[in-house]
Amino acid sequence: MARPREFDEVRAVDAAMRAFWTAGYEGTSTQDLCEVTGLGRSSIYNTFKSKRDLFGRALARYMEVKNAGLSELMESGLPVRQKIRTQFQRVIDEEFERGPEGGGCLVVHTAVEVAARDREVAGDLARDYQVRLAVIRTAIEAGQRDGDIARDKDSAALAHFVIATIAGLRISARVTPQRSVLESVADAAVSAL
Amino acid sequence: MARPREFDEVRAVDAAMRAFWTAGYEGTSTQDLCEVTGLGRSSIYNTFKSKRDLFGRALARYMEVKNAGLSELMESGLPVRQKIRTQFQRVIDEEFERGPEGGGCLVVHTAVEVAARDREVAGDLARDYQVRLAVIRTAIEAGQRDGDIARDKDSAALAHFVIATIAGLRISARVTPQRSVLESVADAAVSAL
DNA sequence: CGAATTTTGAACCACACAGTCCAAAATGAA
DNA sequence: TTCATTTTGGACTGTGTGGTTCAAAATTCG
Repeated sequence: MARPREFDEVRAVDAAMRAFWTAGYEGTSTQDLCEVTGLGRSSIYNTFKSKRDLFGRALARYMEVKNAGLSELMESGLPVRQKIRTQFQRVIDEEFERGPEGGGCLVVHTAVEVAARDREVAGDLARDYQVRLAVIRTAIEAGQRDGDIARDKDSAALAHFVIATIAGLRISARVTPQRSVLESVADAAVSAL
Repeated sequence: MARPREFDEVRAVDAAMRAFWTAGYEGTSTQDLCEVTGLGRSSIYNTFKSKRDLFGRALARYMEVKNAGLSELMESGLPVRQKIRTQFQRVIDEEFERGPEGGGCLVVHTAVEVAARDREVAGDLARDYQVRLAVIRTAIEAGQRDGDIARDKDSAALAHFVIATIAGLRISARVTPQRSVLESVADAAVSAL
């Protein structure tokens, strides 16, 4: 055998994820990646093929973590409307966690910055969208069976609407940093279910 | 006097606007700007202080044009719900005009790419948001007087909701390029008014 | 220990970037 | 025609980028 790694690959991806999260793909230099991971360039390029490759791993991890949280909520015992309102609230809280520099969503950032020029990333985003759609749609259909949501409504359309609202909240938060405004938007959206 | 300009400053800003529109601030190089405007570097740096300055001009022009269209629609004689549904439709159509590479919105792109690091731009976006808010809110209040929208609803909250929905449509369009999906989202949103 | 193997850090590379400079061309006024 | 003034194109600069190379250090196994 030979010399073992001095670092944990998962932790490195995690650190890279946070960097891309706050600065986007282009906004994060390889130097930045070295600093946040604490690794040297060689270690990074030995472990990951390229910046692009590391970004892919970081994006996948981001989606994994976020969707785990979403699924956990959507499969909870709460009434549907409350599930969805809670998800909206999580988004709002996350956007305001740190200052206007902080928040943001890697998926949204990637959708506007990278997706148009990179088919593979676009495919990843599309697949991730479908995952979120299915999870939310299932919860909505359960709600329809419970009588919380009208049965004649199209569950898929409502799920798309919920996803679009989340994105809308995130963009609005970048421009209008007032919690109360976003909460009123969330309330209005829930009333459309 | 001396040699006159060979180009029209407004046309140059317009060309720059289109470039930033499709590629964003960082994604548009000064070389790109030379090509789309047809000007040399000297002419650009003589007329505008910097890339950043030209971007500011381009962004302002974008807002001006877009808000003119919005105002015209909101001040038309249509019923409110139809005004808003039409605006949603315009956004959807615009996003699908060219391929997934094409569409996009300079304001959204700017909000996620540069607003977090540039206070002045963030201020411009915030001001623009207020303009759109006022225009939409006024239309909603007119609708309330006409009895098209319940009078006990908060017109400002609904206007914020409309703006967030537009942003949500735009982000969704980047990821899920199916017109029918976005149109169902638009319908769902209108039903919340 | 010593050989095989891997990681690591630092120097290095070519390139693209935003921005500057300057001489030549173009123009209008005198 | 000449002079003052401005525009224009192209060469240039310094910096930061993503990525490569390579020798030295570190480790495990025989």
